[in-house]
Amino acid sequence: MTLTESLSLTSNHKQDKILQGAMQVFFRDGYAGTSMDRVAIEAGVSKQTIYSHFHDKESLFKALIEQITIARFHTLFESEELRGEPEQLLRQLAEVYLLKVGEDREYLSLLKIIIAESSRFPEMAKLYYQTVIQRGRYLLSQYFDSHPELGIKDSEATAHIFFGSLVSFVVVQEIIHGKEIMPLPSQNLVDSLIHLIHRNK
Amino acid sequence: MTLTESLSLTSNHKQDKILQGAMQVFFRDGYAGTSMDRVAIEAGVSKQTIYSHFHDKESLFKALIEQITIARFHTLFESEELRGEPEQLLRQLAEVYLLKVGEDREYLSLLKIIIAESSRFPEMAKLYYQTVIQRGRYLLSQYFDSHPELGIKDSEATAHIFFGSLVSFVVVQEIIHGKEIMPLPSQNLVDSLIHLIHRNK
DNA sequence: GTCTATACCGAGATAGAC
DNA sequence: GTCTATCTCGGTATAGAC
Repeated sequence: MTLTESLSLTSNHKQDKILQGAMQVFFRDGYAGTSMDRVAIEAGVSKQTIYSHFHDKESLFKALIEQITIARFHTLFESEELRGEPEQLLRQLAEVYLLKVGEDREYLSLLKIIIAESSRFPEMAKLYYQTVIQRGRYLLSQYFDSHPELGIKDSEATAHIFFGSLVSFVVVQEIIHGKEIMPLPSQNLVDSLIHLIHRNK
Repeated sequence: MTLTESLSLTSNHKQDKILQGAMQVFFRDGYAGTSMDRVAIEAGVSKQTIYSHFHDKESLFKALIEQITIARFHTLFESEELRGEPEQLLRQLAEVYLLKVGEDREYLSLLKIIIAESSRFPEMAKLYYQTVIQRGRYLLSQYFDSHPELGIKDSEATAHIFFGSLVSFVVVQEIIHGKEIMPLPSQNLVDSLIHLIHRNK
């Protein structure tokens, strides 16, 4: 669920417009590079309207990041455990991630700003870690544990390798502009990843 | 080689002081969050001295990132190909990376700011990609190709998995503050990585 | 709550003495 | 080349009318 979808479920119209505008500007220009004037223009409200909803720039930023993180990933908390045959499930998991996330500018921008502002806003980084990374890794490690035929010794570490490879691929290709220099086909990564984990088939 | 070490080999004293100060401030506060006044204070020179060496803030930033990237990683260009028995060499490669990089604030800050400023300075991201990522991946893929007994189908993709797992681990632990919430022992990652790649021993 | 107008400060960049 | 002093603009945040 994107922020827009999440907001349209609520009723506070002006506050939603502010958060929408704030997302555009913060994600484009970073925290320090964002001015409240631009947020006001982007959101289509006056600057004072922002300050009547949020105490200051910092509060606005924190509220925005929290809302996006939770809106997009609270489903992870409620998701069932993973099921299905390993080769097929792992392949689908990797492909969906690379396709969906690699083209999702909102997700990529969130990831980028979490890293960029991890010193100024360590709580935001920790929230992201607990809501997305830790939970995702745990779900996959549970799956590995329930499939001993894969011969995986350390399911948590292997789950990190799985997601870490995917995330770093997307970061390199889409954020560090690797794609524009020498695109590495994502299918090759998926095949090699499945091959490594599912070797003894 | 750190920036300090690299600078001490040259002779231009004031310019070195400026770059040293700029590194401290840019790495701490990001590009937009950095003021030229603070750089001047940190470097121990006046602001006008900075402007006599660098045309503007952007030029200073680009010069700094280029210098660090090239100073630290030009050795990669000249390095021999990797040699040694797979299990031992891969383990050593992973352990050295995790130990050296994980505790190297200058490297971590560089990685962070490359990602953070990848939209504003795509050329810097591309330089990093070509100087560090592409070259590192190529060296390891060469090694894989020279060891067919490992049974690796796609050496480039597997090299990405190897380094991608290590980099994402360091990013999550050290930058996203994962270490402070639930430290995942790096030895577990190394063992699982070697285990996956070197299964058919 | 929402707007226009404004206070006040710190930003990047420059002038001019030495 | 290097410094101190300064210009000008855009930043966050607030005052006060409606």
